Amino acid sequence: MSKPPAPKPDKIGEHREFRMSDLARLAGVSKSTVSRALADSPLVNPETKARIKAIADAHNYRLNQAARNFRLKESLTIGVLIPSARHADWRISDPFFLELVGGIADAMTDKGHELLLSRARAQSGDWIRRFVDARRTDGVILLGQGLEHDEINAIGERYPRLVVWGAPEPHQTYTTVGSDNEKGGYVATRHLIEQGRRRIAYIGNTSLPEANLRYAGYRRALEDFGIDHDDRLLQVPDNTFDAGFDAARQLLRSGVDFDGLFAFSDLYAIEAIKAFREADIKVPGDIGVVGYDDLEIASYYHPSLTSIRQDRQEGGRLLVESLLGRIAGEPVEARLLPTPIVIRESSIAQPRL
Amino acid sequence: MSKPPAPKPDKIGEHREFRMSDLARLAGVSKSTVSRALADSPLVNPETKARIKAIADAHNYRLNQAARNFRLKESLTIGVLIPSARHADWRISDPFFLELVGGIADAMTDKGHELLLSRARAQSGDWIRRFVDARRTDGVILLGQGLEHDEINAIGERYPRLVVWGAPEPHQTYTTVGSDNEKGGYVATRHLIEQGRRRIAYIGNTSLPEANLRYAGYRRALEDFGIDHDDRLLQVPDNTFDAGFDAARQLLRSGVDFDGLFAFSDLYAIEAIKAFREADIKVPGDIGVVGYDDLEIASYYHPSLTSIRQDRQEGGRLLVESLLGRIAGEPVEARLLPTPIVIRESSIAQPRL
DNA sequence: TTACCTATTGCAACCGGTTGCAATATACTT
DNA sequence: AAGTATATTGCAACCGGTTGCAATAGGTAA
Repeated sequence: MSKPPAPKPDKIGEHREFRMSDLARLAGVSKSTVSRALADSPLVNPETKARIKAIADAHNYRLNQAARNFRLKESLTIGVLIPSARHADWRISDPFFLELVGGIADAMTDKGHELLLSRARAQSGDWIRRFVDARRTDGVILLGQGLEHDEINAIGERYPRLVVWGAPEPHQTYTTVGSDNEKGGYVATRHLIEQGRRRIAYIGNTSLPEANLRYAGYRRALEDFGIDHDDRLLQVPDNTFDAGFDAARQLLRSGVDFDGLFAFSDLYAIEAIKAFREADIKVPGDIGVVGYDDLEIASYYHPSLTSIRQDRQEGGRLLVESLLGRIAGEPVEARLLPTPIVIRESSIAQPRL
Repeated sequence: MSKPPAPKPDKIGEHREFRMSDLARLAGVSKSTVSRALADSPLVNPETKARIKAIADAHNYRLNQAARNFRLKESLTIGVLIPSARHADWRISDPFFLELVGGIADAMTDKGHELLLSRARAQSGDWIRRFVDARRTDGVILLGQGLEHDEINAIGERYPRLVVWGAPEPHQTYTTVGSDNEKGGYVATRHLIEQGRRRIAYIGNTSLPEANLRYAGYRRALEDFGIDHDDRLLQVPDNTFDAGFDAARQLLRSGVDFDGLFAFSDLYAIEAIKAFREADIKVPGDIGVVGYDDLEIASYYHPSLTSIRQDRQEGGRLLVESLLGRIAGEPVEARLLPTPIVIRESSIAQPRL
């Protein structure tokens, strides 16, 4: 007969676990009954149930989640993957994602799930695949479509428990949740136009779906107001540490004239404003700036930053709900946040005198 | 004879799992040998091992973590608890904690652990206790000592796998990691003094250990430079949404004269500066401000914010290492970050003319 | 040749819950 | 009173790995 794996001395004196079978013995019933009682099964006599629960409480019993998860093939845990947005892998991603994680965490708590957070060191589909295959979570929320849509699509094909924060894509095999980027871009640009700006630059990586949609909205607004588009006003930031800062400097260096800037994110906007300041360009005096995300911290920024709000609480809620829906068998969707587009009033981007 | 729980149709067509026993059958060996081979046990013949691994690869086998965790009573997962710093429970905590989570995540990845994130809705020891008792994680990192030290101490007493970000406390039963708050407070204050400030206010909740130590450093600096202390210059923020903002306004309203401000955190500093701006007080012209944390985003803030750096990468690394150490049986410690105190050069707090 | 040692592999128990089905007791029907 | 339906409870298999010990094969020493 084999012995248990090890006496488990557990160097830092941990008390012996109080198991369900102990509880059953104390209550004078079988494990089955205890299990059912704790799960509030209607099968067990109300009095028995109450007695068992009382004893469980008295002995501070907690069921062993690992055992439950194993048996039920369910972890009540959802993985959240944050790609490292920039090449410098030690650096925190855009604060927006961190704030979104907060929203997801709250939504998850409401649904009785835990949140397993994973950050990529190197961006790659392999990372996602590996995570998915480990089956430690009931599903995965991926924050951002940074990498190839095709790659995510391939994963979504064989692993349906995947929801992505981002923009709709043709033939997507995964559900997306995100703001209405095209409309957001439109509203942002229109705002600048209404403030009297006519030469409006855009900073954003148009090869990313979200940035591209915002750019499309930007183009549409220009068109609607009969403003000619100038290719030189599009600045695609490279993937460096100071991407927004560098992009703004390049715009300035290029010599192209502009009096407005729509930035892909508040982070870019804030970095760009720093570049403008260093070049002695006044914001909003010389250049009106509109960002995207409405970061918490941005509300304290000066000059206060006009922005397109992406509601993190609502976004988190929708991500979690969509994922649980997918797990329950609902079809793939492309969801847009109900009312994500709001322009905060601010002193920025006032019409020039 | 009982049947397996359910045919498990799994609404969204999931492929049948490929188990270790399948792999064993394919390789013509027993489960034991496969298990040992995959774990690189020296017990198995190198050729057998190689063959098994090849077959595992070919079939894309991943072992069932839930089963492993259950058997080994080990989850390779560490819980990170973020108390909601402010009363408004839907609101994200201080960005510093989120950035610290990033550092922890990186350190954890290096150590082969996953990160289970949990946010408090309501702050209470019960929340921590419940989390700890669920035994879903191998240990817990608590970010912040917000609640009573005694309460955490009681938990640390019976659950040693606990490490806390914060300040040393007398008779602590848990390991702490944090910056050298006293020294940080000293250096921050000295910096203001060296810039010619003499009436320096402090915003911070001195009933919290960290804030209190920074205050102690502040007092020591004043003393060292022979500056009289004035109780009215200490402003304890209440626990509201705009705590730093409100605190600064109260300072202004109180009519007490001051030309410098040392804020407990960059967040407070930024909020305070907003209050100053609204009152038409120039920073750094009229009031020099120094914050704490050196938030990423603060480096783009204008006027750029002098701050005491708390290294998030190093902090995360130390937290994770300390926790793994505790799990391995090392004693309780109070660790300070090796070189956390740096003052960023900035244009703020220049001596007044 | 026989005893003994080493290298490698397999057997089967075990981790702690959950649940299908059988068993028993009680209540209700005719 | 016999038969049937209902309410409770227990039995035992099962989830998919890990590991102590037994078993076997091949090699070496005496």
